[in-house]
Amino acid sequence: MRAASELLDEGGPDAVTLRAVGARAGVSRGAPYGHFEDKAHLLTELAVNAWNSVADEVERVRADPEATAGGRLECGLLALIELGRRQPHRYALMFSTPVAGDPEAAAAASRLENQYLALVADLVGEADARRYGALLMSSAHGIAGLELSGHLAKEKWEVGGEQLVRMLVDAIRAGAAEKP
Amino acid sequence: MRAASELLDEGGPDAVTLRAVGARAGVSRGAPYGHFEDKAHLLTELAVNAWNSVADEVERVRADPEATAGGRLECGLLALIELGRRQPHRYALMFSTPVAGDPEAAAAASRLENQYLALVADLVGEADARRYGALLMSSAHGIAGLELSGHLAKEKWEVGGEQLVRMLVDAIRAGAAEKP
DNA sequence: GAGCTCATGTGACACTGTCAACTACGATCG
DNA sequence: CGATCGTAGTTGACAGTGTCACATGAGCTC
Repeated sequence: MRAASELLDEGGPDAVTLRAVGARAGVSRGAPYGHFEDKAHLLTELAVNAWNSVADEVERVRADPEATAGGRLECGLLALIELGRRQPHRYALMFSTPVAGDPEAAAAASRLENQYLALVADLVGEADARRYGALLMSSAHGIAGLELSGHLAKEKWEVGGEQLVRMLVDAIRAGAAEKP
Repeated sequence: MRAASELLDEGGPDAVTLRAVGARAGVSRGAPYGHFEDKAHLLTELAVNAWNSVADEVERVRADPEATAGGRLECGLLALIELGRRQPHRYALMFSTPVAGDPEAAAAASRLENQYLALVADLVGEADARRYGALLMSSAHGIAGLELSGHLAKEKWEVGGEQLVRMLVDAIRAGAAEKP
């Protein structure tokens, strides 16, 4: 498992061959089949792992009493983007396999989604939390994805991920405050 | 080329095997090597094709004199998301290979980006166009990506892609109008 | 020690991208 | 007209890949 994780970070999903996993773990190529039904299941487990690690990070952010609601939300979103920067392959894996049909993956993803939901509700109230939560998650995922594929060059757009997240949170706060 | 495109839509990038491409085109497996240096180059050409088709669509949207600036922007963003819905594999290909090192892909992507830039400038002015353009493209890409991987279930978030795009454009317009 | 269980090793199968060698055909020139 | 050339296509081979049926072996209980 640790072997597969290392290989993923080094060379991407294609580098996670069963032979390489076995070699890294000190066993031979067919050995992983005792622990994983399938290569897909192995990768899914890595994805679940990634989902949980982000959820842990956001949970930590959420417990910080010093920060404002807006600050916590920013940090939570940046946690996702940071994972995309530091472990791009691992990040890509989270969204590569459709979540449908993988109850484990669905549960892990749902855990993070609920963290974001709570974070957003602190800022805009329960009533609008779902709509704004969906918007923020989408945008954060988009920022991470565009950075990852190189389409967010700073010399072209004059902004980086951090500023985009700040713009987003500011806009959400302004939009929500205007209503009532 | 058409053969590869059909295979991509039917079964994803993994279904685009050189044998299948050849068979679909009525030739044998090695024939594509006369036209493409590499399988990666073949897929890149499909990606460039996709970028251009979205750019064409947005160009058409941009020329519509009936719609408001906000409406045109909405339609332009939805064009990208619609491609993600109708041809998910083709969409994924656009962002799968890093744009660096592929001048053709970079040029095609840049063409679409400039379309969006103009569309945004019509709404918020030249000065802020780049920042807001980056934000909108990121968000649209994120919406498409989350829909594609099944993480944007309507029963959970109570919104779909269309509403998210509308919320975004509204927020941008409000944010830009507040400043001066 | 006999017998059982379970993780692991091994050989085989079908498949992939890739390339070098070979063939077939149409255009171009003397 | 025939010879030449270049291009597109075919074919066989090679190194990898995921996958599985089967063999192996260590470690345990009676």
